Amino acid sequence: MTRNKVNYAFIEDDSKRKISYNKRLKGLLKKYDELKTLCDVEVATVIYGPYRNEPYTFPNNDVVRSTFIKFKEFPTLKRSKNMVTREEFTMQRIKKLEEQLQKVRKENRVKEMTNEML
Amino acid sequence: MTRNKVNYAFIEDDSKRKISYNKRLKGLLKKYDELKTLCDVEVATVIYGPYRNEPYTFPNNDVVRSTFIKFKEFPTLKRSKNMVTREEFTMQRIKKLEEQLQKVRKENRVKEMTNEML
DNA sequence: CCATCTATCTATAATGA
DNA sequence: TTCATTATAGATAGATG
Repeated sequence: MTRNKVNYAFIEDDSKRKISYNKRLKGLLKKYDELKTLCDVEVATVIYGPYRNEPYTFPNNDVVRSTFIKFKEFPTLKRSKNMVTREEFTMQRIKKLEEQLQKVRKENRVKEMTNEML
Repeated sequence: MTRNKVNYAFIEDDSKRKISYNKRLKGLLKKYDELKTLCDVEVATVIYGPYRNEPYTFPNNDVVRSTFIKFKEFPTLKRSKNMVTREEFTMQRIKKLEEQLQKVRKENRVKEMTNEML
């Protein structure tokens, strides 16, 4: 997301992808830490990256384990459906926003080109 | 992180905290989706926020469940220690960087004030 | 409350060492 | 390859509707 616009697709180039992965993982962990600090939420994350067999955990293994045990012990099913729905809703919203953004950008590019031609 | 500098401490004001939480949660999910798309990593997250009893899951309940089963089935212990260490290392690094940044900013402020006085 | 805007801060792709 | 720098895209606090 900088210098050049990011094309949101799999990064084919191995070294570029690895660099991006490491930077973004760091960024993600920072965001997590911020959310935890600012809003006092409990978070557990497991990331299976392409460069190690072991997953990467946040904030650490023990919290992940206990959080997951807690997660598992919930009654489930109806709640489960709600969560998936909410997640899908959010992702759809994000996707829609990105599409709108790209559209606006494209329009602006066309405008600029047209102006240059006049 | 904008308009005003963010003080990285618990946000006391309830409504501000809630607004911030919602915005940042959305941002975090977007970052996840990007990482998944750009680098093809498997991610599972559970967030216990302050506004619902049920945890918020990403990308969805089923993936979280299966990821955690996979996570649990690992041999553990020695690997566990490494992960915590790596996580702590990363967070320390981030903290150090933030401190450096704040220091530089403070220095700049002092410089500006001194210049104004001359 | 929720959506939109925008000024500003932050994250990060590309580059250089 | 990893570390630091820099220029730009992206995220977001506060304001407004």
